[in-house]
Amino acid sequence: MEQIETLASEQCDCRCIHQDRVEAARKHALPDRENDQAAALFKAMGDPNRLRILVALDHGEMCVCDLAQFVGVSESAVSHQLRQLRQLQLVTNRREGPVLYYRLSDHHVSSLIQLALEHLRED
Amino acid sequence: MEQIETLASEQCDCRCIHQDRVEAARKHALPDRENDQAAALFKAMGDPNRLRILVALDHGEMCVCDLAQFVGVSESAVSHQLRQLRQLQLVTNRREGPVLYYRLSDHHVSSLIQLALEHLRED
DNA sequence: TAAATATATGAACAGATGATCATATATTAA
DNA sequence: TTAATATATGATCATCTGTTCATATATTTA
Repeated sequence: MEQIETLASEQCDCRCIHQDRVEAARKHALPDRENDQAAALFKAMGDPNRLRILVALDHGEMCVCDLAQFVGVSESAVSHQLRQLRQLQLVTNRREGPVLYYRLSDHHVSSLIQLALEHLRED
Repeated sequence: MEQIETLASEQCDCRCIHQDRVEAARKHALPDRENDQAAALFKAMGDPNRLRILVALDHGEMCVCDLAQFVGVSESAVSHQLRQLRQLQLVTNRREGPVLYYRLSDHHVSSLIQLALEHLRED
């Protein structure tokens, strides 16, 4: 019978103190895909200018040009950021003639921002 | 009388469509400091391995060695990450002899993770 | 004290990120 | 169709990030 070892067990050099805790953590861990998606979401909200954009959109639709002036960077920079936010489904847009109006995709973004502020204001 | 212009108005080249929306956004915007702190919080949660650490700690205390094995990186890497998380008050530790047991600082971290998952699982 | 263990820290480096500039596309108006 | 406007995209580049390796510090045990 060939011996099949998981990468995890190979990595263990037995210096670890609480093997039981490691296994418990493995049991409760998010699937890699979900973990990485969640990380990508937080990461998207983790840039000061992108967060400014999201907070602004939380109060109403704005177009690229508006956002560029508000944030204080080029329209190109805003457009690049909005693409990221679009790909992660944090914002959507609606076209009205040549203008694209952006808004938040769902209520979770506001809630995440609110929670973060509560954390900051706590202590 | 000398003319004093704010940086914001200087930046405006009057291509912007909705001056009113920009001003409304300015009115509702977070103070820079708070915005940047919130962004730093999200950013800290925005790395896959740091998020794995936080999710793991959400289920109980673990030491550096445990976390290193769980995440699959060196203990040094984990220690560097924990320092970041400590500085942002996301985790704290408790010493028991030579071992430092890390845990989440408060309930907001769990809530943030939960909300993020809801967002992902929604559509 | 000396050795062993657990963690922290600093240097170094590959890879990622966010901005700008130049350019392309899309829509409207002339 | 042409010009003007609004946005998107690609290239480029300085800066930031996350990891490892080597080393330092702290605690316990011998």
